[in-house]
Amino acid sequence: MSRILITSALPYINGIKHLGNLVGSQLPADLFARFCRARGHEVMFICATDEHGTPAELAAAKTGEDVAAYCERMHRVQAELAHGFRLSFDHYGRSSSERNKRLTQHFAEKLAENGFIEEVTERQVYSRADGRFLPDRYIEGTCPNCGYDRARGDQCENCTKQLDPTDLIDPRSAISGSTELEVRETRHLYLRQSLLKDEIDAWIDSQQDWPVLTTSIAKKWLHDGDGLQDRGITRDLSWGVPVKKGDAPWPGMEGKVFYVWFDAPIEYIGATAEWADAHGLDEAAWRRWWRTDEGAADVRYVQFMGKDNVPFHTLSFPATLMGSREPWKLVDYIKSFNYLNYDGGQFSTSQGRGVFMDQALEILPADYWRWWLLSHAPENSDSEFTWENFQASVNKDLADVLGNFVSRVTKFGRARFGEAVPEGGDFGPAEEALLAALTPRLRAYEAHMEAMEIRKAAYELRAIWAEGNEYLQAAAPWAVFKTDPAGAAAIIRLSLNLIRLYAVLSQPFIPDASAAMMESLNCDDWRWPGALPDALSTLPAGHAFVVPEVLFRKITDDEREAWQARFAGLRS
RNA sequence: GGGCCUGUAGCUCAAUUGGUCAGAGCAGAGCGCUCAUAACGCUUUGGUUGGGGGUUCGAGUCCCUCCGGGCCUACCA
Repeated sequence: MSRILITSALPYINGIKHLGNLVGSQLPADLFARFCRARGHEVMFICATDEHGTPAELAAAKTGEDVAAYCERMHRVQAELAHGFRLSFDHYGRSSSERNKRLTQHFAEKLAENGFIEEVTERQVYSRADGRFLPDRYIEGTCPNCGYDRARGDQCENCTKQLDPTDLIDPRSAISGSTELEVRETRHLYLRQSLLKDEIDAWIDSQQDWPVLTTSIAKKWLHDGDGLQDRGITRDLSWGVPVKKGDAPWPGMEGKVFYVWFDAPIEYIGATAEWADAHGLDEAAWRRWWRTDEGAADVRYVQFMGKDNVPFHTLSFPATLMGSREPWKLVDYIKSFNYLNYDGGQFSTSQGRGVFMDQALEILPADYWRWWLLSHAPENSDSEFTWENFQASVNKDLADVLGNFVSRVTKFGRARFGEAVPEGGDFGPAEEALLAALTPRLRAYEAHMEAMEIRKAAYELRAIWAEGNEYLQAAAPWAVFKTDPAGAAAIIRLSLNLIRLYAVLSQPFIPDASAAMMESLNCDDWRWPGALPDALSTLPAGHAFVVPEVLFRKITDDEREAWQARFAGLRS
């Protein structure tokens, strides 16, 4: 047994996430966490809402709420949806927590003590009408290059030219449209990542078998151009972690907050501390996960995220931890994902294109989504959601292969022997063939799960389900029963045990269906299988069971067409 | 512009990382079964591995080039 720390990239507080966001971090992290727990490891699975920054302030302003109230409300919404998808976080924290404030200020103090903070005076655009400094992309104007009149201050979307906000002709605030803009001087803290470039580079080089996606992005940032650039870690906003040097004021930084990308990853630690607080535990309880001098030396730390998050997790956050010169636990493995597209295009929050987490749960149970998303996870390249594929996969895999197997076994058993595991009979060649086929598949499934090869694991699991149907066909208890009832009893006894095995193995992918299978078997033995003959004799003769409700009803063509139309765009 | 990823049967994806593997699932076709959610099982039809060139005894697997798809490029998070 080992100790495994798992974090999922933090979903931003601004609105409900779509299926692409879900499959890019939280869902695969949950799969891995569930698998590790099932194998008997001690797991700490952490996630949180990322609550600071300009978009949160603007979203709150739009609904007329105070930003703190808005975040609290949206945190609840997201936590509820996470629960709906059965995401098994040990703690779902908030980056606005007191814990995170203190940790963020602590890291800033340590970084400053060690010479990794520099104060820089820069010039930024200030909007008098909005009463705030504007990030580059919140300034719009006419592109000096192509004349496009809605170019953003960081880049023109029309001609893709990189811009500086002061390049724009007739610049205006993208928030209010106001043209009362002026350039003001403001002072900010920079994280001197460049000083840690070689250290980070060596650390990346020392990692084994990271996905190409992860290392190539990190290497690009480390070696491109002048190498790793220093990065501003403060902003002129009111909503965020106040800039302080530990507990002490930071002269010249009054009224400023840390940049969300500085405090968000620190919330991985903060949320673990929040977990301890929520359970009435002491400091040591969370520090043993994060401080290598206090017990975390033997922890394996795995992060899950979409590719857009990779630079921050391979560079900035490690720089923060390393620069503190304190023994904080660094990540051991980064599992990164490409994007999931929606039916020929991208998911779009603004256009309401694609399926969002709340809508998904309205129309189908979580297991349907979990299975499709995980078995089609965008591991090697961007992948695409289509309703045809979704309907076909889910109906075939879940309803026909798995659900129907449970159905045919329990119904036949009940009809011939009553609702108890039947006794008698001997095993023969069909059973030997089943075990011979199942054992290597089980080991392959375990290996793929350990390696976080998600699609491969899903296909192996499906093959394991299919073995049940092949076995039934070969053993044919309905035929055997006519001449040898005891022989048929043995087949059904084994098949009922097979259902239990499937419940255990499938639980990381489809937890609700697994629970339903176990409940119908009147069983609570979730032990992961060792030797199959043992695992398949867990339910003894005489053990009561019931025929469960249909595990997975099929998606009809009418439903598919209706959903296709409903989610094509313009969310109501 | 620069960098990275990707293009394998109608669809979704595999190929121990140059060596009998060009494969699986779905879809299609045929047969079988009747316990079951018109479900299941068996057999089977599909590919000059995007095009072209090269290295090699041998290339989806390496190199060059062309074509297509995607991502990143540091003040959105």
